[in-house]
Amino acid sequence: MLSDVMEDYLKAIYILQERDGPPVATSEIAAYLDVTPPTVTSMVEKLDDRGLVEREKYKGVELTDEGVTVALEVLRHHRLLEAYLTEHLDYDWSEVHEEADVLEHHISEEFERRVAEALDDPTVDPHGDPIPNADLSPPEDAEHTPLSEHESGTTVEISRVSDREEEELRYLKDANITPGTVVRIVDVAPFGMVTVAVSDGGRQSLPEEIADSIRVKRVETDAVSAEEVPEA
Amino acid sequence: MLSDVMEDYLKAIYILQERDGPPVATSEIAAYLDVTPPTVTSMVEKLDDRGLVEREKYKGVELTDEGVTVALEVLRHHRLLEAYLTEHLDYDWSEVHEEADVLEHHISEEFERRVAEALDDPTVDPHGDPIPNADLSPPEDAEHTPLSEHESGTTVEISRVSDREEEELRYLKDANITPGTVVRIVDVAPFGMVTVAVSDGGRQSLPEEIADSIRVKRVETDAVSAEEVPEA
DNA sequence: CTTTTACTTTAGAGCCATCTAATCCTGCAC
DNA sequence: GTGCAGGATTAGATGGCTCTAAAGTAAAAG
Repeated sequence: MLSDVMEDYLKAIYILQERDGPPVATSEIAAYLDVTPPTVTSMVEKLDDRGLVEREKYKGVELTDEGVTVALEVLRHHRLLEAYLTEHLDYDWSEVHEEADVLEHHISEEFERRVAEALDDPTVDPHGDPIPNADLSPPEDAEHTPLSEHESGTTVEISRVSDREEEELRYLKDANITPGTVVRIVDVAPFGMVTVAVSDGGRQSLPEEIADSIRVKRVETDAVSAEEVPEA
Repeated sequence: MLSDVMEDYLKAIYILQERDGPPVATSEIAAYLDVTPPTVTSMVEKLDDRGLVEREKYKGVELTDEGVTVALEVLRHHRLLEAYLTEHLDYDWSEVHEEADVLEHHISEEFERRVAEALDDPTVDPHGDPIPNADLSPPEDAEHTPLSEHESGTTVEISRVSDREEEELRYLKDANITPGTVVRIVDVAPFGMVTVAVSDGGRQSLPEEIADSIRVKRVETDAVSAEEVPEA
């Protein structure tokens, strides 16, 4: 009943409203989906008519419960696919996003079920993003905070790395910045750039936009991590 | 570049032209794809403009080499998917068609490659249909002839069972009429209905349309098959 | 050879998602 | 409180795929 495109809008609005809170502005959606603002206006009108978003003219939109449900369904498809491609078809972490972005709209419920079964009902995808469960109740995001919000000297474990740009992901993977890795924040520059020391001794500087999209969990500094993450 | 819909037309034309030979009539395509004839006319005009079919007004169309290549690509996707779903995701023979019909348009070349690898480059799908190989050279169809063209008394092995209707396939599967099964033709009615005896002793009557879509290979009648396929 | 019938095509319209250009809010700066 | 800049919306057009209704063609039947 809903077109692929509508599903894309709902997913985008969900992600944006999770990141910055509602209401989500027309221009934000336009930038995220790479379309022009008038296109977004006419689309959100339609979504409003269908009861999937609550729209206030000139202000922005917010998903209704029904809209959230659709977004979570799409997100579940997306993240299950990413996990499946990685685990069973030998895809790399950094390659799965585009494939999943297309397929998420075209798999049946049956397919979803069987993929989830083959993976033994996973709870996170390869980027560390939580997979909504089958009943589509909103997942809570635990204590994962953006890397950019932490101070110099803190030791953190990477929990999620946003999955939008294949190039970026490949770079991060080479730098060993992947979910599960423990890093120490060496420096936070005035313009937001974060420099971290990885356990293999390497250092990486990440511009603010990237550091913003990496979510981490603070780690108690103890002997082990102190050894794993040397000062130099 | 080509839309899903165009791919569907090319696939349909390929299948129809393989079955009945070119040229393929507007109305045949319309029936196969369940659209109206005027829709087909405007679509084949477009395909002609793009050099994918050769069209003669009021006569019908025939695929160009380029059109054949596209059709084979889609068919390869379709049949690889059917095989993969059956082998790795525990789908049943009769369920895979619809899923593959959608996904065939949305998988990347990378995905195709990895699926083929996971299956160890199969040559036939679960219905017995040949899978075009990666270089998209036209597959030759061997000596498989429609069940409906054989005479009463002949013993044949089922090689291909067309995969269009899930209902029908489930029925045939229950009757044990699947690729690889050996059956004896007991009777051919004047209106084309074929009755066969299956190795488990059961009999099945199949209307002409169905018998037409089942391809078989003649089997030399020897002691073993005579025992497997009793007269009664 | 003409008529009829079956099929094909043309004509015209609608819906979807998108665009550009033009107009219209809203809220901050003064 | 007024003006202005940035952002949002309206207006109008396009290309893709589909439909119904009407007109045209070809080939079989007489």
